[in-house]
Amino acid sequence: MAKNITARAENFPQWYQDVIAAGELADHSPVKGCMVIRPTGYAIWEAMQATLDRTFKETGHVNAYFPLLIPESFITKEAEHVEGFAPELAVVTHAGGKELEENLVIRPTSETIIGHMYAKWIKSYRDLPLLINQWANVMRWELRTRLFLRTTEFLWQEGHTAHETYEEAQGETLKMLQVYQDFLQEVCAIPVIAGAKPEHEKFPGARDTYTVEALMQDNKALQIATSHNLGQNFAKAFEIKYLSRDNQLEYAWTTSWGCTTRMIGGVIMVHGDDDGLIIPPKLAPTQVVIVPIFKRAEEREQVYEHAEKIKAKLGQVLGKLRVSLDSRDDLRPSDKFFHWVQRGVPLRIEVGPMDVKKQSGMTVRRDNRAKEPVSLEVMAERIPAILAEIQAGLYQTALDRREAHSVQVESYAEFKEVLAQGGGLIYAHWDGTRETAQQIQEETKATIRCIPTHVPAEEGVCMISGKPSEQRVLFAQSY
RNA sequence: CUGGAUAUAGCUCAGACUGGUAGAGCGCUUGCUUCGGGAGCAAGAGGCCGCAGGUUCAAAUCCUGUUAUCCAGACCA
Repeated sequence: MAKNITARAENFPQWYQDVIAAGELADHSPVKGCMVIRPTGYAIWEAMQATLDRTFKETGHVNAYFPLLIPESFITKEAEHVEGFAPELAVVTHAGGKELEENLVIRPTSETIIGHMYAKWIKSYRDLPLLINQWANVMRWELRTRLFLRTTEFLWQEGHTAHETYEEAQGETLKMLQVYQDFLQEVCAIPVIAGAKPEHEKFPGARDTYTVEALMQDNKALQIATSHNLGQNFAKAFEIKYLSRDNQLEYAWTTSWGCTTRMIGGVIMVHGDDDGLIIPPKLAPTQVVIVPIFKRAEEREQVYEHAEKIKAKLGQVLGKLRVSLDSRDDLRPSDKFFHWVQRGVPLRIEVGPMDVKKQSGMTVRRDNRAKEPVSLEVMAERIPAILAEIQAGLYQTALDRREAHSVQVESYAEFKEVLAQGGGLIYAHWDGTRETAQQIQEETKATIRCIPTHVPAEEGVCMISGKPSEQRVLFAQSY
C-alpha cells in the first residue's frame, strides 16, 4: 500500500490529487486555476496527440494555427455564443503601455476567429469541404478548478470544418464523434457512451452537440469529448458564404469538435488504483521498464549486460522509446519498483543474477501484480502479448464496473435511491423539458449526460411530470 | 460573489489559551551497512512564523487591518 496516496474508498478526490502528485504528472501554478504539466504528464498528452493527430489526418483533415487573441466584437456576433462564454472570458484591455481601442479576449474556443477567416477563404462550393484542425491552448475563467479536469488554461485540439450541406456537416460531426469513441475505447481503454446533449446542455451556438461520456471509479460521469453540428449559425454570424453548384449564394454548414487534457484525468480515474496511476499499454509513453537487481560489483556487470540485451530486443518490437532501463545506482530495487508503479508503467521486468543464469526476466504486471518469468528467447513475442492482455483487461474491468453501476429506473423515488446508494449511470424517461431537468439537478445534483445513441426507442412516461417520453436518457452526477 | 476554515522548514503539522533564543515527523545532503515490493544507523543543510500596522522592556503567540489558499454553493471541456 502506498504511503503517499490516500485510498480511493477513503477520499476519492484526495486520492486523485495524491496520484497526480505521486506520479509527478502536474503541479499547481502560482496563478490560481492554472496547471503546470510536468514531463511525465505531458508525455501522456503527447501520446494522445500522436494517435489522434494521425487519425485526423487519415480522415482528411489538416492542421493549422489560429491566434490566441480574438477581437472582443467577434465573440458577440453569435448571440448564444456570447451568452455562453461571457462569464468565463479573460479580456486584454491594455497592451504596449496603453489602453486598447478594442479589447481582446483570450480564446475560450476558436469558432469566431476561424469563422472570420473561413469567410475570407470560402468563395465557391469548390472550396468545400474545408477540414482544419488545430492543437492549441484555450482559457476559460473557471471558479473551481481541479488538475486536468477543469483548469483555467487547458490544452486541446479543435477541429473546424465547413460543408455544402447539412447532411454532410452532420456526417462529419458523427464521424469525429466515432473517432473519439474509438480512440478512448481502443487506446485509452475507457468504455464510453455516445449520445446527443439535450437542448439546454448544448455548446453555445451549436445546432446539435454530441458527447462521449465515461463512468469514473467514484461513479461520477465525465464528459470526455464533444462534437458539434453548428448548422449555419456561425456561417450567418460571420458571413461564410459560397456560390453553389447552381450558382446560388449559400451559407456554409459548419462543425467543430474537440478533446482536451481532461482525458488524462479520465485515464487516472478509470484505471488508477490505491498505489497510483495505471496507464493502458497502447497509451503508455513507457510500456516496459527494466529494473536491474544486484549486490556485488561482478553481479552488477552481468546484470547490466543482460538487461541491455533485453532492452535491445524489446526495443525492436515495441520501439526504442517505449522500453526503459532504470540504471540509477543510487536507488535500491524496491524504491525503483514503487517509482514506476506510481507512474503507471504497465509492465516491469526485474533482472537479477538468477535471471542472468536462466537467461530470462521476471515480468510484473502493473494492473494485477501477476509475476511471470519470460525467457529471453520468447520475449519478443511474449511481452507484446502480455501488454495486449493488460490493455484488454483494463478495458474489460472498466466495462464490467460500468455495467455493474448502470441501472434503469422507472420512478423518481427509485432514481433518488440509486443515487443514495452510491450513484452510477441511470437510464430514465424524461419529458424533454429544461424545467424537469433543472428540478432533478437541483434536488439530486444529477444531470442528463446525453441522449444515448445505443438505447432503443421506447414508449414511456417522464418520471417527474408523467408526460410521454420516447426514449430513456442517461443521468448521472458528473464532473 | 455567499457561507465555514486555515496561513509556522520542500510536505504534513505542533507551539498560541498563560508573550521571554523556532520545534517534530517525512523529504533533502553526506558517509557506512543494506538491496527480488517503499531499509537501518550516524552526521548535516533548511524558516523575517502570509503581509502591514498597533500594544509591550520583549510578539509566531495579544489587538486591528489586509492578502492568499482550502471546503461547500452559482459556471463549465
